[in-house]
Amino acid sequence: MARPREFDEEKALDAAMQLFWEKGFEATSLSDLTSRMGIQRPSIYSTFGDKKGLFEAALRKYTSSHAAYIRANLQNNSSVKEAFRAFFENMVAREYGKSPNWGCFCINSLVELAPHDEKFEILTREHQMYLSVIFQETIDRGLRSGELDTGINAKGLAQTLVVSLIGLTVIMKSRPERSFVDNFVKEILTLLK
Amino acid sequence: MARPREFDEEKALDAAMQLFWEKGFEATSLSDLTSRMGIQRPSIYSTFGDKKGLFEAALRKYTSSHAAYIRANLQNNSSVKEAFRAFFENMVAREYGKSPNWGCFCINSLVELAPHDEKFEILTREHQMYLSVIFQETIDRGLRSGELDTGINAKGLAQTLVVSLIGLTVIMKSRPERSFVDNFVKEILTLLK
DNA sequence: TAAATTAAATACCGATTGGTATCAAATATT
DNA sequence: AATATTTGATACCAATCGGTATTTAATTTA
Repeated sequence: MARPREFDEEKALDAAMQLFWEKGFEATSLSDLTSRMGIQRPSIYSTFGDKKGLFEAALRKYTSSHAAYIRANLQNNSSVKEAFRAFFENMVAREYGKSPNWGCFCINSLVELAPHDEKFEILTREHQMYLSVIFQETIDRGLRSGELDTGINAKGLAQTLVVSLIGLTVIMKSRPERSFVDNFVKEILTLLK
Repeated sequence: MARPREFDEEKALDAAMQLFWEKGFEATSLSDLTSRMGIQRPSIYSTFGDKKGLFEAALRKYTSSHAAYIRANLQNNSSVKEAFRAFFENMVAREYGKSPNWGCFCINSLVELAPHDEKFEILTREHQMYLSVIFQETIDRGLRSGELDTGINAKGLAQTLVVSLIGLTVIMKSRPERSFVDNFVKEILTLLK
């Protein structure tokens, strides 16, 4: 060891994450990054490799905290139906009307990079799979407690809710009329009945 | 009038559309465009204004043909339930497993540009609204014929199906396991019952 | 205190970016 | 045939791109 770091690596990564989240990979330049991260260009390269390495680190940080947030959110409620209702309605309450609405960093990255870069195809796919596992855990809890009908296919329903969440997240980026999201959430929740 | 065009404007625009569809706005360079369109750089600028003008023309061409395709597809079947079932299943049959899967040009543009450019926020939002009108027409047909239950909220269900289509289109770009899309389509179609 | 090691800052690299000025070729009008 | 007009092709522009070489500053170890 010799001279110690003067910048906080986690704080710098957070700043990069925010910027990539807002602008995507291609539209974000190294100059954007250095000014927002508050560090010099060579510090980025020595710490994160290259631009894509920094992007990957930022996306991994996002997905892990995103998954933890969702899991905690769903465990917050003893009723499973109520937990999903609150989850979707809180998400709409939090995101609807935002201008600009940056959406979900992982979905943005999926759309921009998955067809061109297998690493990000896999990374983003696995996040969706992980979310479906979190959803399935919650549905299984409802099956065990007897709250949900035993005829329900837990895995299938969990996957359905993940795809629904993606649709909801994406359409909100276009700031649609309110009925669009309200109707959707209402219809989707009937699948739990 | 003087010297006539040597290139076919529609063919050139088709080539640009394909390229923007695959790579998005930022990642597509003028050099990419000239080589794929088969015309010189000044021809692009004199015909379409600038890069963003060309992108907009390409996107408008896509959305109008996309909407026409979907409308024709749904009118193809006398049974409304069967029409939606065939529509979603054909889409999966057509798109699942494609590698790379470029998804939907309009959704890609929504995700990349809507938060940064109001013109594209509006353009992409209005396409989703237009799709919901096409879906609603079809649902109304089912209500009139008595095939669908009168308790159905046609507009709400149509909007739900549009958001579902978005979710399905996006997740297929990450090439998920087959059950993901099959379960989703199956669950969504129960909303018509 | 001297040597070794690592970080930070400046300055720079060739390549590519979106966009144009210029000019010759081709057609319509007179 | 002469003129006006628009096309297409070449060459070019400043600005920015992602990425590095080099030097100076700071710290640990010996």
